[in-house]
Amino acid sequence: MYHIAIRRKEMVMLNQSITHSVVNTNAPHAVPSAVAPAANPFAEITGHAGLIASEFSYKKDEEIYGEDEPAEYVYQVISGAVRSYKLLSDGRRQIGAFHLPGDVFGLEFGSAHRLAAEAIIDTTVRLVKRRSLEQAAGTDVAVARKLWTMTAHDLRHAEDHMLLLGRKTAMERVATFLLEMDRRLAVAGMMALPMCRRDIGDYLGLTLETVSRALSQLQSQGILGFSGARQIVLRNRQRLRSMDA
Amino acid sequence: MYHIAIRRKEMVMLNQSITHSVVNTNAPHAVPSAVAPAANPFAEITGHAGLIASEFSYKKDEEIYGEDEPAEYVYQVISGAVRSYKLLSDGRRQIGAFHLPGDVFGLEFGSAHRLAAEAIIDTTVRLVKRRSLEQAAGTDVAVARKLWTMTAHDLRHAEDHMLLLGRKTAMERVATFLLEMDRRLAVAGMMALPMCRRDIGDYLGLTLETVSRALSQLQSQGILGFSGARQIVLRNRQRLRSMDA
DNA sequence: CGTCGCTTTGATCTAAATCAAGTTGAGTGG
DNA sequence: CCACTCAACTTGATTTAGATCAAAGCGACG
Repeated sequence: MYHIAIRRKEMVMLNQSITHSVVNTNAPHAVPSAVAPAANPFAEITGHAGLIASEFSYKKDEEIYGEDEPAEYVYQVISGAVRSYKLLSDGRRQIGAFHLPGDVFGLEFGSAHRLAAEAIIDTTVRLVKRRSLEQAAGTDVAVARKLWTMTAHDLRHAEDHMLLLGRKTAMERVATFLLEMDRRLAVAGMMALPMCRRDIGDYLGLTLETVSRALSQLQSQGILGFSGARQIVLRNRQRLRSMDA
Repeated sequence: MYHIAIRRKEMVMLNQSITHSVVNTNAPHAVPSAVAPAANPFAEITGHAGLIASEFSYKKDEEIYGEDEPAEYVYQVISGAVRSYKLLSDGRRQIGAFHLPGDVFGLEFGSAHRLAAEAIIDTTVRLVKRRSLEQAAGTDVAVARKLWTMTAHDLRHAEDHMLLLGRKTAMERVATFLLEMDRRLAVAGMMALPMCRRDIGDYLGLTLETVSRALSQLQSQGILGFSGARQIVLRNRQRLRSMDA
């Protein structure tokens, strides 16, 4: 399983090296470095330590790295969306987090990735070598602190998500999800979900049918509206919050 | 809710300051500092930074700190056991972790505790001021790295636990729990669980009845034996591992 | 404009929750 | 030292939230 995953990844990387060009930081893209440092962890780190960042693109559903694969890089989403997940041997999947533009993912303390990562849609990432980050952290306390910050942020999310997965009802989970996505990707009061119903279900510990039914019910209650299955506008955040347990 | 929690804690602390003595590190107690530094995070940190550590004791079911309470201290279990948990407004509880002798808990990146903590049984902890740790991390990269390590360790556990809560069956959850406790607290092939069935249920996202039924079934299959409800001996770890999904 | 993957909706099933007694055993007081 | 008590635990009966199975819609794309 482990070795197969590695081999598959190497082939993918090879293929990509041919079909995509690797370019320097600050290409004309989303999340420009003009953004305040506090909001852009990579800029903050590279600014401090002068690290080299590259860009890379993945097609929809393409694996970025596998579970237990050596963690060679740390990534930041420039555009697109990524899912991080674990699998059981029979294929059951738990998505631990969705990564949206600006988010850093793939940062590990140990030598291997604890979750696999895949592009949900066509996605471009910025990446830096883990080793160079570690090195910078060894001399620069600000970098070391930033690494801790990022891991602590992931831990906070995981702690909230354990409560959701262990104790919330289906409707409460969906309400929590909608409020999270609203906060993270709403533009002009509307959100364009990059992920399908199955991804949402695997994030919330539900089936895709249960997610669909909950969304339909919220629509019939006038709490949200659709323009196409993945374009959602929240019409009553307050009522949604009251359903979030 | 927030203010009530704080006030309650202050009263508890006050009460304890009177009834328990606060002493220096290296009192004649469990987890001696003779242990290798790598296995004793506190010794490692205090050794580097010369921090002051104190001891403190809590009675069974006593609150150590509340959710959202300012995180003034970081703790290490000397003896006893602690549960960290979140509550929903209607009382549903998700235990995120059990802390056993040697474990560090209560370390936060932000200013407040994300989970509450209670002693499961009479418990003694070692504690250091968070502020002094932060200060040490600001000048000593080794301390900064250690803080990151500890948070990363908690994150790894939370990631594994999300998979359990989102996707494992009741029997798989109980099998995972038994193997975790076997690894962490088995002595002479036997484990003495400090927590009740309800705690186990709230850790695994199950009811206490479901936990009890799973344990009974494992006993009837000869995979484990009881001497009293909380003394368990695993008779067939291999079969248990095969049930862990 | 046809196709195929995604989504919705309906019918049925089931794992685990809930409700409900008993049973056990650790700790207490006589 | 024994018996009493009460919380913890086990076990059984029933219910139910969500899963599973099944079949239409729909909508984006070639």
